[in-house]
Amino acid sequence: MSRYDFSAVEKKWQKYWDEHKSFEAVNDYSKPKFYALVEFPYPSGHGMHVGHIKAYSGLEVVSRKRRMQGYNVLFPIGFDAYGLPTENTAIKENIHPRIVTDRNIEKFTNQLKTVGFSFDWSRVVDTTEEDYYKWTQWIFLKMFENGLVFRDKTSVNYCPSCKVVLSNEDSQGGKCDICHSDIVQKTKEVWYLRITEYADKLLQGLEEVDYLPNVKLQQQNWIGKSTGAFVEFAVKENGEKLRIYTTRPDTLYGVTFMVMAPEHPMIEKYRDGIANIAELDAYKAECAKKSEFERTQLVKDKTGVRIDGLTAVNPITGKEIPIYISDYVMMGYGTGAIMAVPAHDQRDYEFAKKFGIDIIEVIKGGDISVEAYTGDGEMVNSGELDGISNKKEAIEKMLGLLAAKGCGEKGVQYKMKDWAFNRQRYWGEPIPIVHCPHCGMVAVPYEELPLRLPKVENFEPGTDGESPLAKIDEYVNCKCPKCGCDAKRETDTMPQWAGSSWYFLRYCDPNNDSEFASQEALKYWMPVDWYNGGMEHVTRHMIYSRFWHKFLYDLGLVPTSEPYAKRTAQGLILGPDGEKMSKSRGNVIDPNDVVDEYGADVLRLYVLFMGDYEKAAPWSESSIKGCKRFLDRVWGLRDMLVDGDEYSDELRSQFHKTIKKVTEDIEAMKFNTAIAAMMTLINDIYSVGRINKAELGAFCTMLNPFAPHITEEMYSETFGSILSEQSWITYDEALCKDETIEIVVQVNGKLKAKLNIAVDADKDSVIAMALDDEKVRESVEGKNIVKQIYVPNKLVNIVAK
RNA sequence: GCCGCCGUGGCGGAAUAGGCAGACGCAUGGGACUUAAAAUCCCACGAUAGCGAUAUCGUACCGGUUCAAGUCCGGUCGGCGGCACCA
Repeated sequence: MSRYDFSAVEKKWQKYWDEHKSFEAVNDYSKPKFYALVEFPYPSGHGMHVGHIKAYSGLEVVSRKRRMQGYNVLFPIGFDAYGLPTENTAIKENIHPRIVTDRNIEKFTNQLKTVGFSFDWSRVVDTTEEDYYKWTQWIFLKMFENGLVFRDKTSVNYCPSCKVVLSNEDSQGGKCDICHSDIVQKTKEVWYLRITEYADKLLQGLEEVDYLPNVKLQQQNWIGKSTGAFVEFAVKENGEKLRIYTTRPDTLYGVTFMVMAPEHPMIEKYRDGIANIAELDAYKAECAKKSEFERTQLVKDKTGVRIDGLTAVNPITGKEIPIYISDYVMMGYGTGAIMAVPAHDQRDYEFAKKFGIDIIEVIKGGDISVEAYTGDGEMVNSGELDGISNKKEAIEKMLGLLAAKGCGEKGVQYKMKDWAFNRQRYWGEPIPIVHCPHCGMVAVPYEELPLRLPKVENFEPGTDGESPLAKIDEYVNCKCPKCGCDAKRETDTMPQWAGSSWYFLRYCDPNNDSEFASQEALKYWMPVDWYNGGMEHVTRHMIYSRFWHKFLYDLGLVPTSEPYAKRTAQGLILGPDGEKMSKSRGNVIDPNDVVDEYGADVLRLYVLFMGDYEKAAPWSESSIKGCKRFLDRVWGLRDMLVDGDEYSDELRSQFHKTIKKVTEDIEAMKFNTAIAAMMTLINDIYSVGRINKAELGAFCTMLNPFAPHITEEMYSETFGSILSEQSWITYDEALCKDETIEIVVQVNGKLKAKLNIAVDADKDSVIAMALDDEKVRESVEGKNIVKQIYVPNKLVNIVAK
C-alpha cells in the first residue's frame, strides 16, 4: 500500500479550491441560504491558536455538509484588527500599526488556508480598512443623531499601564483585560452609548432566538432587570424629596434608617446645614481612594457616617428616621440612595447592628435576633398590611397607598450600565465629532467619511491619559462643519468592540461603497442562521452587536430585529496538563506544528473528536495518533476496492445507519460521536475485507466535511470528479433497521439472556421465547411470575417472587 | 452570598424519550510479522472471588420513586462558570 503523502495532497487541494473559488457564496437569491458565522479573529502577532481551529471547525463541518445539501452557504471570515496589542507592538518595534496589522493578517490567512477551511475568501473584512471603518463611523453618527451618544464626567476605570480608560466589561475583577495591571479610578469626561435605552428590547429579544440556555441566562443576568418601586421620603430640614429605589415596598413599615452613596449630590447641595460635614468629607475622601473593585469585592465590616442635619420622614408612617452615608450603597444603581430595612435585608441588618439602630420585624417567619429574614410570610407591625401575605398582596396594597399619597410608583431597574465608548489610543476608529465653541458637539458630515486616522510619528499615549491624536495640531484644529469657525476635533478613538458590532452585516455585501450593505443582500442573507463562538463573548460582543443591530432595525436599515437566529459555543482546549493554555505555563500547542507533523485533516478531526464540542477538554499528544491511524485506514480502503454500484449486502445496513448518524450528529454538533460512528464503520469494512466503489464514494462523502483533503483525493482518483461539488448522501430509514434484532432478557431487572428475534415481534411470542431460555427457567424456578414487561425491540423483564 | 452547569474505567469520553453501563479512541499487557526496532495485524482490558462456566459489587455520597435509575425526585460533598454590598 502506498503511503499517504498528506503534505502534497493537502497543498494540491487547497490550491484547487483557491483557484476554482470553490466555496464562494453566490448571489443567486432564489436558492435556499445558510449563513454560518464564526467570530473573526484578532490578528495577534502570535498567530493562530488551536482554540481558533476548534472554534472554526464546528461550523466548517456544518457548512461543507450544507453546501453538499444544496444550500447557498455564506461562511465568511475577516479580521477584527484594531486594538492595543498591535499598537503596543508598533511602539516597541517602531513600525506603523498598519504594517503590523497587514503582516499579522497575512500570517493568519496563510494559517487558515493550510487548515483547509472553506471560507469565502472573496468577502474578507478588515475592520481597520477605510472602506470598512467609514461605515462604523457612519453608524456611530446615526446614533449621535438619534440621541444615543453622550458625554459624561464620571469616575472611570483607568489602566495606568495601558494609559487608557476601560469599560466595566474590560476591567472585570479590578484588572485590566489587556495587561492585567490593577485598575485605578479617575474622573474624566468620556463618551457613552446609551445602551440602557435598549435594555428591555435586548431582554425581550432573547425570547425569539435559539441560543444555548446558558448564553441566554448570562445575557439576562448581565442586563439584570428588577422590578420594584421608587419611593420619595421627605427631608424634614429642607423639604427636599429623597428618592429611593426598592424591590421590597412591602417592608416599608420596617424602615429604620436611610443610606445614601457617599457621592450623593444632596450632601453637596445642603452641606451648609450639615453639622458634621468635615466628618462626611473625610469619609468621602477615603471611599474615593478605593477602586470600584475594592469597594465591592471585599466582604468587610459595614462603615458609614450619620448625617447630622438631615432627617427623612417615612411617607407611610410619618416617622422621622436618620440618614447615613455608606459605601455599601452605589451611586451607579437605582437612585444612589436606599431605604434600609434591617429586619429583612442582611446588609442593612449588619449596618444596624454596628450602629445600634432599631430592627423592626414586619414579616413573620424568621428570627431577627440572629439574622435578617429575607423569606416570605405574614405581615406584622405594618398597620393596614397586617395579616396579609408579604408577596403580591402587600406589595400591591403598598403601591396603592404610595400612589394615593403621590410619593411613590412602580419602577424597573437594570444592572446594565451605559457603554463607555472610547479609547485614548491611536489604533482605533476616530470618533467623527468636532467640538465647536459656539455649536457644541457637531457631527462630521456623512460625505466627509471616513474620517481618516492621520499619519503619526509617535503612537505613545500622553502621560495624562490623552490620545496620541491630541498632539497632532493639523488633525485637532479644524473648522466647525455647522458655523465654519475654528473648532477642535475629538481625539478619542472608538473601543475595540466597535468594529465587531456590525461585521456580520458587511459580509452580506462587502464591497458596497454607497451603503454599509444593500437592502437586497441583507434581506436575503440576514439573520445569521448559526453563530458559533466563545463563552467569553456572550456578554460583551454579543450584547453590543445586538444593540447596534436593533438600533439599525429601528431605523429600518436592517430587515430583522435580531442579528443571530442561533448561537452555540465551543469549549476550551486545555493544555496537556489540563490547565488553560498560556505562554507563561508553557503548555501551548501550536496548530502549525500539528499540521506539519500529522496534516490538516488529522488536526481538524482531532479537535472535533477529543470530546464534547461544547465542553473543555485537554489536548493529548497520544490521542491524536488515533485520528492519524483512522485516516491511514481510510487511505488503505483503496487497496480493497472492488467494483459495485450499490451497497453490498454485508455492509448495506451499516452504511445507512452510519449516514443517518453522521447526518444528524453534525447538525447537533455531536462531532465526536459522528467520527466514532465512521470509525466503527471502517472497522466493519476491514473485517469484511473489501469495499466497492459505491461504498467508497459514500464513505468519502460523509467524511469529507471533517477531512476534506484526503477524501477529495480518494474520490477524484476513483471517480474522476470533484467531491466537494457532489451531493450529500442520503439514507433510507427502513434500511437502517436489521431484520433480526438482539433483545435483552432480565429476571427481576438482572440480565439473564439475550435473544435474537424478528423486528417488531409480538409480545406473547417473545415472552414465550424468553421463558423457554434455560437460564431464565433456572432463575424463575419455584417462583411466581407476577409481571412480564416487554419493551418492543429492546427488552423483556420478568418479575418473579 | 446569589444564579447556572457538571461529577461515569488508568485517561478523553459514549449511552433517543428511564430499558444490556463503559460505544469510539488513547494508554497498558500478551501474541503474530521482523535479524531487530518502528509501523501494522490479532487477543485481553471496571473491581472482587474462582482454573472455569459463573457470582457479587459498580456511574461522587446518603435516601426515595419504579418491574427497571448514570438518567427522575429530596438531601450531602466536591469541581467549573457567571454575577456580586444591584437595594
